[in-house]
Amino acid sequence: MTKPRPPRKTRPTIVDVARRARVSIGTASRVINGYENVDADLKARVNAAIARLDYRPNTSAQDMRRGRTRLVGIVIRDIAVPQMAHFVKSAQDTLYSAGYSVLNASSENNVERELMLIETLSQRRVDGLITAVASEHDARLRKSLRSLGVPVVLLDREEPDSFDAVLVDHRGGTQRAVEHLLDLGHRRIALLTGKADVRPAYERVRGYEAAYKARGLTVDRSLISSESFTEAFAIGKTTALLVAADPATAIIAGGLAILPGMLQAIHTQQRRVPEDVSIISGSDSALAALFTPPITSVRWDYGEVGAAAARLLLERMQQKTDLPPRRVAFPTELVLRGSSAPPPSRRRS
Amino acid sequence: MTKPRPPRKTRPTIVDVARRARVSIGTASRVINGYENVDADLKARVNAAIARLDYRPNTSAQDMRRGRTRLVGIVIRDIAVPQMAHFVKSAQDTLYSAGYSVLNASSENNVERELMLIETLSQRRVDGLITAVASEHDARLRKSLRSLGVPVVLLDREEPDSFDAVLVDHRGGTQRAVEHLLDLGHRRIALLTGKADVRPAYERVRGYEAAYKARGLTVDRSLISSESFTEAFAIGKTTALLVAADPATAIIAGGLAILPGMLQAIHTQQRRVPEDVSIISGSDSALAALFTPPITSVRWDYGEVGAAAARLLLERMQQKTDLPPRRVAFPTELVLRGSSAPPPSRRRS
DNA sequence: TTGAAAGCGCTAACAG
DNA sequence: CTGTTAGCGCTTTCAA
Repeated sequence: MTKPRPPRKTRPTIVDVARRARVSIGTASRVINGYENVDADLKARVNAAIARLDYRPNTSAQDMRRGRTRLVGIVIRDIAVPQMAHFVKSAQDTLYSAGYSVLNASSENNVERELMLIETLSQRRVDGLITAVASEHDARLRKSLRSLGVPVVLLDREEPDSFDAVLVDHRGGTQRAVEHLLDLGHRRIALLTGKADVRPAYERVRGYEAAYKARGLTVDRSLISSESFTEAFAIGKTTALLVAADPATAIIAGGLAILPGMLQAIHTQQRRVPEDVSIISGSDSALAALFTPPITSVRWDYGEVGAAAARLLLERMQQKTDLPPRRVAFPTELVLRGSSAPPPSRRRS
Repeated sequence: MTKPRPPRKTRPTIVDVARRARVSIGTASRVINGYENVDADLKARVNAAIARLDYRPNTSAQDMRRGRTRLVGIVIRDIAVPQMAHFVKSAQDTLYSAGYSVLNASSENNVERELMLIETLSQRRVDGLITAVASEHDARLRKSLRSLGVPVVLLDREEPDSFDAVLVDHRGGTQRAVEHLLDLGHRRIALLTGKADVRPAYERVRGYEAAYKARGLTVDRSLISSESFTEAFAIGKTTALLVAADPATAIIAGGLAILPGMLQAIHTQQRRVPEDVSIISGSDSALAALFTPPITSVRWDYGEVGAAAARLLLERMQQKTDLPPRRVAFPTELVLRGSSAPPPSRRRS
């Protein structure tokens, strides 16, 4: 015989609050938004009503009225890559602190998919976007970003049209890595990285070439594989490099997912690091640091990069300054660890 | 002398589309939403207008009218933990395919912060939430989730009140791990895991105890540290265990961030795995698989768990069935690798 | 099949 | 200081 109280189907609105507090909705709105010029008594009544009803303003409605959403999109290749997750987390925290919520999605390095994601974000009227576009050269992508009509910050991408960007010095890092290997006596140094339509890939290639030039040596382009950032590619290519007639004596993992694939292939082929082959990772990670032997790596601070991207975006969103695009560069450092040593030939001598 | 065309301040609305197509906004709306009963000519005109204006429906407005947002929140401890990122990615993909967007945030295992995040999600009127609550016993958290008024799916958490949940069999996995170590001859097996207010922690403790019981041995509770999931804790505790008068001969890493910390401490203390100390990880990862030696681990499929959580949520959101809460359980398997071996004492004998 | 019009929940003038 | 009201952009009756 319990009296079935009618289930609250819809959540309370500002009208409910106003009615309960016996004030106009205007007054209720003022209290909700913390205006000062409200009579103490009325304010108290409104607050009581809010508490009683467990009222929460409907952001969609506020957004519509105010013409902004305080929503930011983050679109990257794959959030499951630890370093990416790091970046996202840091950017997210910064944005949350500023009152923004974050919508994120993985583009899988697929232009079509990324276009769809941007389309969705566009419909959701995000106030800004942080993205590592899948390709720097895709006209549709560029147009899509432009037509968003909101600030965009690129992660490690160059754009002729120029949005703001945060850029990591992969070139310098790779150059130092290669010079280090050359100095150890390596002459067959392979570089595995992604397709050249994206900055981290082509910058690593440039760094590689710069190192050879700096040492007065000529590059053997056949040792550079600028093809893909996937683990599968890393496994296949590494295997090929190891079993070749003239095997590579050192390999550089030029991408986040390259290292795991490379290590797996080396393990399968039963090669020892660094006795049989030296290794340098183009990005640091827990895996690189804790592996046995620890892996010499190009390092930078993902968290800082994420926070910087978020700050750039916040500044654009807040002051609608039509300043020229800004780019924040992040240096890299080569952390020497046990995975890089003289090549086998040198050892014998 | 360029004629300064007035910059398009606001994006085109359905009114612009209707006007340009010379139809009513009702008709425009019907075309946009793919209704069949629209004259072919009008439909063509509307579509032309849409293309011309680069129109995209404003989701906020649609949401408000329809009373739903197609927004889902995902709140977990820390998206930067690789396994968590995996989970999120998989859940995200499933939700996107169903037309939902995902808002995610890291709670840092902090109840206050999580309450704030839920508050934000509540204001944004998410249609559902997936979360690994920071504590199962916190009344405010429970109330907060309940008052959201939308379906909630818990990740590896039990709730008396009962939401839907996806649950990993940490207990069974840990039990098998401990039995494996006992069978190898270990008698000083330490378990490092989080505080007992969260399922993965207390289930691991139960699994540990079950193993001892199964082997007819009594548990030394001083070897169980159910305190924290942080890396810092792992480093400190592992160090203590290694330098103790009666050191542990095996340690189980009962948490995602525990393993990295543990390995670091072992490295610092210059112990060898498994010669000086055996190790088992309570969750598999690239680090565990590629470490030298590879680390014996409790394994399950994060991707499947994420997809399952998303599916549970989708079902609840779509059919508003008042079915009893469902729980989807995921088995774990113990992957034997090189980090677990007989204890030093046994070796000498 | 189409158009007109009433809101969804909220903010921001504008009067008073 | 407070109440009234006109929309924000869209969907969905309700008539025609």
